[in-house]
Amino acid sequence: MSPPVICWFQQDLRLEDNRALAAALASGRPVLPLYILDDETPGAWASGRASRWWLHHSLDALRQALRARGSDLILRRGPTQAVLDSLIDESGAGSVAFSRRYEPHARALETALATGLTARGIEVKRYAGSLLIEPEAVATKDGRPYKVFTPFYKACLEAIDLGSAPRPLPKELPRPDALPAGDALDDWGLLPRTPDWAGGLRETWTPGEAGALQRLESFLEGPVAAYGEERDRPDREGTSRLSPHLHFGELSPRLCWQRAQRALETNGRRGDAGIRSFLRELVWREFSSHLLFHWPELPEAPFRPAFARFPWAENPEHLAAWQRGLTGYPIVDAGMRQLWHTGWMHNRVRMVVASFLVKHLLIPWQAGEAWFWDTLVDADLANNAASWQWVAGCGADAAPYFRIFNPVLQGEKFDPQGTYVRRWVPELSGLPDSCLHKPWAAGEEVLRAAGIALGRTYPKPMVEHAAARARALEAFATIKG
DNA sequence: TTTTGAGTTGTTCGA
DNA sequence: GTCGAACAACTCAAA
Repeated sequence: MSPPVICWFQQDLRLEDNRALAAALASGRPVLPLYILDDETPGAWASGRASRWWLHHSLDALRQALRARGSDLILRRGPTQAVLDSLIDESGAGSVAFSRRYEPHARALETALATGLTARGIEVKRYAGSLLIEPEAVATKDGRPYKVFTPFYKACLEAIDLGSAPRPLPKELPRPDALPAGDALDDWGLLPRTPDWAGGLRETWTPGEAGALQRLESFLEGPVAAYGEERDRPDREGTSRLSPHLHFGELSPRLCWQRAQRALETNGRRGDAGIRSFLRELVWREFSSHLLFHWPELPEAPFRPAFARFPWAENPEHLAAWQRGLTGYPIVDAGMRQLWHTGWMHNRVRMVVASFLVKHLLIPWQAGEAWFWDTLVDADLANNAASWQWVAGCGADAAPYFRIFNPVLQGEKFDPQGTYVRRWVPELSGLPDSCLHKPWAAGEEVLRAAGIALGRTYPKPMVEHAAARARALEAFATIKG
């Protein structure tokens, strides 16, 4: 029998539009689908707890999809290099195919693997699959990577080449008579046990390729038409909620782009603007990876060097209040609690809570980045780092330093009936709309009627907005010039 | 090399 | 209540 091909899955947990898998199949040899849980190779940002919950279910879904096609997913744990070496020894595999990644540690690992495997005569095939545009494929006229979104976006529109439509998968995937054994998924301990805090995640999400495709279809059939405005409303279901699916590669951005383009063609003019803003958001995802690829220190160090001397104020108590949703600002607290409960936060609210942490509290953006990394099901090194730096003002094409979100105005503007706050901060639900976003401004009578004792049933604001704003502007002034 | 126009998402103040 | 301007330069990308 001809030597098998290892199809090594990483952040491409799908069967559709997976070039690495397609190439493995096209070789005509038996395919060994493999996933490696590597908590040992140093230098990686180890997955957060919410990500591990998602990973468990996504792997389960992928395994079932493979079984439905007569194959299976081999699960192995350990340092990637060692795991691949031993599987090759056991199976006599002659080739490894995988989708490339763009994080610094993953790139270093890929390079080392390619060297080692090639040296022992194993063919290594690396494919694109997580981005629309490879980071090397667009550059300024000077040949440098982009630092500003709009020109990057225009260049992407020019450069995106979707290629030919992927071939449909065969009903049966070729496999050796006996697939090498692997671990039991349940033994990996990816799910929280004591306590099991994942109830809200289970209610909210369907990890896996089928769930991802369903989410894309229902989004394109409805909400996308009004996406331009509705995407800013945390009280509505106006966003795609595709971020975790895209992060884990349950859905290829190419398929997303194609389906959205198709909707653009078939809808006539209805919803055009909405679809275009959605496409633009997909390019923001590309931009983050572009930045991380060319500036590997993005997750740790400010993109704009002047920020290295910014006078941050470390304060564990303030950080804890922010993490728990006990800042005394309803829109901030609602967001932090939505995050804790569902592993996700609406994008508008992410900006508000991030601005609050960095500008009102002067806590380093890296602390917020770390919290999001642990709690978000869509935690993505590139998006997380680029976005935190953007809010903090030290990123590429960042928000100007004097743009300090007013949490009351943001709440009143984007959650005008208070639906979002009432859902996530139920102890405030009895307040009238007029003071829901600023309970401290309610009269004693109103507070009593709503069953609220400020400082006891809900905190007083931990900082006063105007004073915090002034302090932030002063801090930013110190690093000018 | 120099110049020029432009740059995701806001807030506050004063008329 | 509404509107326009100020906020502060700075850096990027392209000509």
